[in-house]
Amino acid sequence: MDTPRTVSDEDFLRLDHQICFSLHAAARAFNSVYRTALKDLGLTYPQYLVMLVLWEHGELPVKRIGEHLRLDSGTLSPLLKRLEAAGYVERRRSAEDERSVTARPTPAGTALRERALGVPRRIAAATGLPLEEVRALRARLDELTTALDTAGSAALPGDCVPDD
Amino acid sequence: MDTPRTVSDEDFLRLDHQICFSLHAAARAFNSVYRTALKDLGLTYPQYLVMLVLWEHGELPVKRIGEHLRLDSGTLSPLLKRLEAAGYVERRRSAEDERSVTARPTPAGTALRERALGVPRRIAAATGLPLEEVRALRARLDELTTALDTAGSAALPGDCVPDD
DNA sequence: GGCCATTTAGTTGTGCACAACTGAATCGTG
DNA sequence: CACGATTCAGTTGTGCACAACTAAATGGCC
Repeated sequence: MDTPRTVSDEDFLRLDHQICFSLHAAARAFNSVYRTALKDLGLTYPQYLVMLVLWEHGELPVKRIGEHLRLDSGTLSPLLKRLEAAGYVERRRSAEDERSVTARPTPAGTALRERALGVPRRIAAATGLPLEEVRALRARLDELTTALDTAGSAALPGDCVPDD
Repeated sequence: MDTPRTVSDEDFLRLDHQICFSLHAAARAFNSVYRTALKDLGLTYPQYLVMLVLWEHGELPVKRIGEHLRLDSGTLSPLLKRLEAAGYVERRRSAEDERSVTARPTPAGTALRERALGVPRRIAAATGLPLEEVRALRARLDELTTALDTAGSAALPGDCVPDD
């Protein structure tokens, strides 16, 4: 097969350690900063993401929330129950389609939005990066996610190097 | 009302949704690709990271592994037990310091390394990015992690806005 | 030596992520 | 209409991440 350049598997194993780990570590570091920023609101970071979606769309079926966040019911069902127990979200079976359950913010959930307005600014400050760079990084990460998703759904050709 | 220069909290709330979420999604997408790539080896992604560290260093106390991966004993203790149960790792109390427990690959664990050599190449192919870009992205992520870590330990100034 | 703070693994409890499954509702096709 | 396939939420089980804690060993200090 074509070895584009002679990068040994040994080198790859070391490099790999750095790439994947960097992403892993960055995600956890972000999570940690959000944890402290959201503690006052009584939200975890994934719960905050769900609230962002609901604040924007008002009322959504679980399925739609999952599409926005790329999460399935196995993750969302218990999460939404906790948000309901906290009084921030209402759930009910849809009348038109009894299979579907819709979630929407309660008045308390809507009020929470006001207190959440300051959070993004604090996070942005914590990154120490100008907005432009953050935006560029986001674009790069989205490309990466798309590539990984398609590669994953394409059953991982394995030794097919991406020039085809 | 608001000019492009003064970014409103509303805008931030939307932008934030994209930035933090992009990182979150990218990390999960990576995790998913690793999951399939590592299934044959019987390793999860975090277990693979631990094995990478042990392959490189031979024998390490739990504490040192945690420093390499930024993980604490609450995460590593059960993970190492599972690696031990799988036969890839040996653990034993240090003779010099009875508090410390060291872990090292068993012969089976060392042999596993050969089968793991192909993994990074498959992951790199799945990203669809040239090595240079991956390297640049890694550097950017490491900067970000460092910034987030220091901001976190500095108790989050909160209202210290970068500028605008 | 005796005492106390620190270090180190480990445990417990909570929450997220995901695979695999269940069960009910719905849809499509004959 | 009937019936099989599909869709949807939920449950179960496994594993990771992390906070808060325990328990044992160590080291410093008087």
